[in-house]
Parts: sequence; structure tokens; C-alpha cells
Amino acid sequence: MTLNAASSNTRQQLLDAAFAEIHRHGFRAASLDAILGSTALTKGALYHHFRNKQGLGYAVVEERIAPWIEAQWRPAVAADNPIDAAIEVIHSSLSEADDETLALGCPLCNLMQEMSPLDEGFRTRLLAIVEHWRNGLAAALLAGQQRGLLRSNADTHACATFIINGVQGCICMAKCTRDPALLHQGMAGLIQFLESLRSATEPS
Amino acid sequence: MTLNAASSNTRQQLLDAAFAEIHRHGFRAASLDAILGSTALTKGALYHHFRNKQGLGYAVVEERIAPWIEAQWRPAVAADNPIDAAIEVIHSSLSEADDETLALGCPLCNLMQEMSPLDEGFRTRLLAIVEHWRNGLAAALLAGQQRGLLRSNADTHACATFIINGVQGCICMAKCTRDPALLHQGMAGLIQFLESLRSATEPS
Amino acid sequence: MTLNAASSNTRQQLLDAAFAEIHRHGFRAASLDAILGSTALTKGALYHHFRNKQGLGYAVVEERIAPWIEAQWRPAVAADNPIDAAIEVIHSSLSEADDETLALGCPLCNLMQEMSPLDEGFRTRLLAIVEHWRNGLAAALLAGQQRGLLRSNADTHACATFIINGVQGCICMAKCTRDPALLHQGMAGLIQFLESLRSATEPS
Amino acid sequence: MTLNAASSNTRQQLLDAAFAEIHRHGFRAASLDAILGSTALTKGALYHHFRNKQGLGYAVVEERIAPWIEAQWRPAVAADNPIDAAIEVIHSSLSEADDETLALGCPLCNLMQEMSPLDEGFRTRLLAIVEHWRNGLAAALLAGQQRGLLRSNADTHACATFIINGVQGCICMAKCTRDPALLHQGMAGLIQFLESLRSATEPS
DNA sequence: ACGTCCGGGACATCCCGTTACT
DNA sequence: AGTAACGGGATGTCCCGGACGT
Repeated sequence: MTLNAASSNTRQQLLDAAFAEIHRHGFRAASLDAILGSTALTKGALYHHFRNKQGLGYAVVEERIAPWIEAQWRPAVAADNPIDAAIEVIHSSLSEADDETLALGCPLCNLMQEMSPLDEGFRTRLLAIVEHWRNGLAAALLAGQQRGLLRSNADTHACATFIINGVQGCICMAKCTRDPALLHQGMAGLIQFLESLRSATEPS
Repeated sequence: MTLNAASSNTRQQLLDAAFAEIHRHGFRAASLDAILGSTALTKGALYHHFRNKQGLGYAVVEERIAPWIEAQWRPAVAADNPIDAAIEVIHSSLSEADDETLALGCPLCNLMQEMSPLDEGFRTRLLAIVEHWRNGLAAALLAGQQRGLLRSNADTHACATFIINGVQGCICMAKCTRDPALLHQGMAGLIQFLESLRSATEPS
Repeated sequence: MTLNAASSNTRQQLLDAAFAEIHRHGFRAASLDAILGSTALTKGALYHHFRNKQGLGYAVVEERIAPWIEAQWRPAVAADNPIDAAIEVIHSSLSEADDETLALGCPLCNLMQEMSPLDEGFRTRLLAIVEHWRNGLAAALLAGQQRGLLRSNADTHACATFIINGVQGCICMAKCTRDPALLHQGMAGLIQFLESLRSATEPS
Repeated sequence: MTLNAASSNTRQQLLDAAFAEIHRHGFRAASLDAILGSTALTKGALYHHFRNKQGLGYAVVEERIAPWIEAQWRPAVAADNPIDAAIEVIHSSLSEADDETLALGCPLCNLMQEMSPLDEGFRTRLLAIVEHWRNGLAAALLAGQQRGLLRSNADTHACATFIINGVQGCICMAKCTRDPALLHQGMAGLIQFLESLRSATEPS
């Protein structure tokens, strides 16, 4: 299969447009006509690159949402000091949160809410993202713990779960409140929690 | 307008059926035909009691979801010891969580996710529920603090926000993972947080 | 369920239009838009009266095609002398065959050919028509035989089968040849066969 | 145009796949994508060898269906004793009829039913097959008659028509009934008819 | 000689809301 | 207070054919 540049470009355009449409309206309410309208393409192009709407949705999850989450949390997962880095990720995501992103919410969370009970294909793909995220974060915390940066009695997996749940809960609620102050308040609680994980004695 | 018993009964039937359908499929995917099919009523009855689908949805929020949240958290809001009571609420909600409720998620959270960006009427009504919940919980915590049950340096409003966000985040994630263990893990973190709010010296 | 005149009328219009469209294009190629276009109705009316296209098709078979076959062969089935009557039915159907009916073929045969391998619902309904037809004809022949009008060694069921197959075969081939002479030639063979069934000695 | 072996092979593959798909689904419902999917070829190959779907269909009629009918009835057309041979053809076709071929019907009859009223190109090609068949059979019967094998008062053309119509009618009905017994009953009638054509006195 | 990519259009389904009626 | 009938519209799917490369 020769993937020339034009074809790949078309596929990427479709994925971009689909990601935006799905982010805005959810998967079921996402209109293929609207996706095609926002590009200059037609049904033929779409059904050449994807088996159907579901296939397009799966590709958006795998090729847009997963990398997006991965990129956002890579600093925390790859850092020497996971606590500092996680706090930094939270801060930077807060600084990027304008009114619109607040209202649209997290693409991952949105799709989990909407599609998990309806489509196992979506659920497994989204679950894989979450597990990858949780495992990465837990591994980073464990490494930090082994280096003496975290309290030795902290359960790193439970901590990762708590942080991820907390972050998603904050974004989820902010979608309705649209109050940046409340978002900051919630995130501040998480940062406090992260601070509480530090070991009492700084390693030399 | 005369509201005899039969008429009121019809309205309640519609609300019940609509609540179930919306909980299962979301508001937009909820089919009026399906709602009417699950009762023995027809379009005329529906459009007699509600202006349109939107009006039905608003009524479900106000007359089904709001009282449901209120009832669930009333023990914590009305308790002498809000920490004990909140922990108890979490425990009892965990004990009720079977596989299906896990997959369907929280009706409030579902609607916030779906409708907040699309319909101001939904958003304000849902927001009112959340604010009522948060204010009630914060007031209870403050009362407890004044009675010496909470650390004096705790920001009760921020605590309420953190708890609500955390609870919703846990339920939200569990909808995708469907793993009761992870749900318990997340909720355990919240309980730990609640414990950490207790004042060091028990009041006499 | 109150079936007022207007509603019943709408349903009959839909069945008539659907019968004509299906007769002309077959079931699968029959366009609901075309059916609705030939009446003055819309999708709403159609989907009020029928569950879907399949339901409409089934109703056409049961309420248009079955009665049509029944009416056409009733003279033969109900006659005192089934041979005379069957010959008469063939003659009268030949006299009605203009170029268009020749080209369109038999609605029953068309649907059997098209839908029997695809849809059991169609097949059973069409089969019922054929069996009713065959049994009626066989019973009439048997009655004639008992009255001494048919040779006593004729197998009336086999004769009914042979006649029905022959008639359908003639119409089926005429659809392609469009040659009335060939149709008459084929039907003449069947009439000869019918004549050969007469008992040698006329009953007193 | 150079027709090397590879090219010819591609064309034959397409014809085979198209024949099978058309036999199963009819011409209009035959999907080019499905035909190409069952081979390993693509649109480019198809539209290189055929002008369009119609052209492919015509080629299937001329190069698959016509030879198939010809081969099946050649024994009867070429025989010294056409009656014996025709009976033998019927017997052998009955012995080959399993449940699937019963349900799929005769490729020739199927296409005549579907395409004759819609496409003159199909009709003339199918008609040519039928005429060739009828003329061949009639000529064989005439030759037999001249040799004293048939009754001298038999109209050989009419007999050929009657046999062909009968055979097609039987297959046509069997597609719906799917009852081998009924198929045999119908064919037995035709064999009886053939027997009745024999001259009373065997030729020396 | 054949593969890839894509345009444009048709179709069945389903849904919300209104009208006339009782 | 509630019913049956119906209008009008949007959507996902699929399909044929052609442009272009190689």
C-alpha cells in the first residue's frame, strides 16, 4: 500500500475535522456532513479512508486523543521529580484554560462519558489511554519514591488514581460551572495533595 | 389549571420514564417515542404537560435529579458530625454500586457533560443543583469546624469543592473502567482526605 | 384503535402506490420517495402506518397481491366445471395482456424471484399465496373428477402444480420475449393439457 | 490491443466473480466493490476491461450464461433421439439440484425477470439466448419427427416453447417453495408431455 | 494493465412537533 | 386530558464512475 502525501493529508484533515466536531458535539451528534463541510471533502473521501463513522471515531481516539494526553503528561511521566513535574503540568494546563476550553471540557472525559456504555470498541480504546496514563504516572511516582522524593508509605498506584480522578473531576465540573476560580480551587486541592506526598526529609 | 390526581399521575409517569431514558441514552439521544412507549401514553399527553422535549428535560432535572442528589447527601448536610456523615454517604453509595449503575454513571454528571455547552437552560439548572450541594456541604463543614470537629485552618468551601469534584471524578472514571476496585481506591483517597480534616484534639 | 376514514384512506393510497412501484421496479429498487411522490404524502405518514419498508412490502403482499391472485382464479376454483373455468381464466388473462403488462410480468412471480432467497418473511407470505392457489385448484379438480368430469386416473394435485408452473413459466418468459404470439403458444399448450384431462365419456 | 495471458486471466476472474455475485443478488444489487473484493482486483482493472457495470453485466450474459445454457441443453439438441435426450437433461438437472441451487434459481431466468423491463441491452442478449435455445430444441424435435420418432401431428416449435416455459416455470416456483418434491412433480409433468410426443409406432 | 483516491448522489430510517378530534 | 395522524427535515451508509499516477 503506497501512502502518498496527498492521501495522508486527506486522512489527517478528516481526523482533525472529526476531532474538532466530536469535541464540540460529542460522537453521536457529530455530523459527518459537518465534518466534511469544514474540510472541502466529500463522502467518497471519508468512506475511502474509514469504514464508517465508528471507524472514524476509533481513529480519532487512537490518533488524536491518545497522543494528546500522552504529550500533556509526558513531562510528569518522564521527569526526575514527578511531584514538581505533575504540579507543573497542572499549572500549565490551568494557564491554557480559556472560557471555550472550559466549556468544551476534556475530549477524553467527554468520550468516556458518552460512549463507554454504548460501544465496547470505544470503551476499550479509551480505557487503554487511561491505563497508560495511570501506569505511567504510577511508575514515575514509584521511581521518585525509590529516590527518596516521596514518603515511603505512599501507595503510588492509589496516588496516581486519585490524581487522575481529581483532575478529571475538576474539568468535568468546570464544564458546567465555567468558573475558573472553582477550577483553580479544585486543582489547588490536588496540588496540596501532591505536596503532602513529599518525604519529610529532603534527600541530599 | 386544575391538577387532579389522574393528571398528576400522568405527569409523574412521564418524568419517571424520561429520567430513565435520559439516564441511559443522554438527553439528545433520548427518544420521545421510546419514553412514550415505555409508558402507555402518546404525544398528546406529553405535549399537554410539557412545552417540548426541552421542557421535559428541564423538569427531569428539577424534579428528579435535584431531589435525588439532595436526598443522597442530606445525611451529610444535616449531620452533627459532617465528616463521619460524609464518609458514611460515600460508603453507602459504594455499597449500592452494582455493575449497571457503574456503567450508567451519575445522572447529574452525565447531563452536565452533555448539555452544559449546548443549552444554557440546562446549565443553569444543573449549576443550581451543584451550588446547592456545595453550599450545603460547606455550611455543614463550617458548622462542624465551629463545633471543633474540623481543623481550624481548613477552608470549608474549598473542601466541599474538592470532595464534590473528587466524587464526580471517581464516578466519571468508573463509567469507563467499570472496575469496582478502582472506584473504591479513588473513594478511599477522598475518605483519607476527609479524615485529614479532623481536628487533632477531639472536642470534649 | 379508531380507524377513521381518512386514516384508512391514507393507508390504502400508500399500499396502492407501493404496489405499483414494486411491480415496476421490484421491492429493493422501489423507492419510498417515489412512492410518496406519487401520492401527496410524506415520510411521517408512511412510518406511521408501517414499521419500515419491509412492513410495507409485507402488507402489499398480503393485502394487494394475495387478493389479486385470489380474485383472478376464483372462477376456476369455485366453478362446477373446473376445466372449462380454468380455460376461461387463461383466455381472459390473455385478453387483458397488453404490451405493458407483458413487460411488467406477474407481481407474484416477480416478488418470488426477487425476495424468496433474501427474506424469509416474504418467502413465507408468497408461499402461502401459492399454496392457497394450488390447494384451491387441486380441490376444484378433485371435485370435478368426483363428478366424472376428469379422467379418473389424473393426479389432481400434480395437475394443479403443472398448470400453475406452466402459467408462471409462460408469463415469466413473455416478460423477456414480449411476443404475444409466444405467450399464446405457451398458454395453448396448457389448454391442450387441460383438455386432455377430460374424461372420455361425458357424464350424463 | 494486445491480449496477453495475464490480462485475459484478469478478465475471466472478473467475469466469474461477477457471475456469482449477480446470480446471488441480482444485477442491480450486485456490488462492484463486492465483486472486486472477492477477487484481489480494484476499480482500475474493472474499468479497464469493461466500460461500466452494464458492460460487465452484458459480458456475463454473453460469456457465462449463454455458454452455460448451451452446454446444458447441447445433449438434447445434438441427440439422435431428442425426446430421450431431453428427458435425460431434465433428469440430470434434477439430480444436481441441491438446496442452494434451488434457492438461487436459474441465472438466465433471474436476469430476464429483473432486467428485461429495465434495459433493452440485457433483454436482447437474454432473448437471443432463449431464441437460440428454442430454435435448437425445435430443430432437434423436427429432425426426430422426420426420422419418425415424434408424432407427425406435433408442432415442434410449439413443443419447444412449451418445454422451455415449463422448465423455467418449475425452477421459478421452486425458488419460493424450496420443495424438491414439487420440483420433481412439475418436471414429471413435462416428461409425461415429452413421452406423449413419441410416435405410436416405433420406427424400424 | 491496474491501483489509489475521491466526487456526487440516492436511499431507508428516525425523530420532533403540530393539527384535528373527542 | 389525551389520541391518532401526519409534516418536514436531518443523518449514516453505500455505491458507481472517473481522474490520476505508475
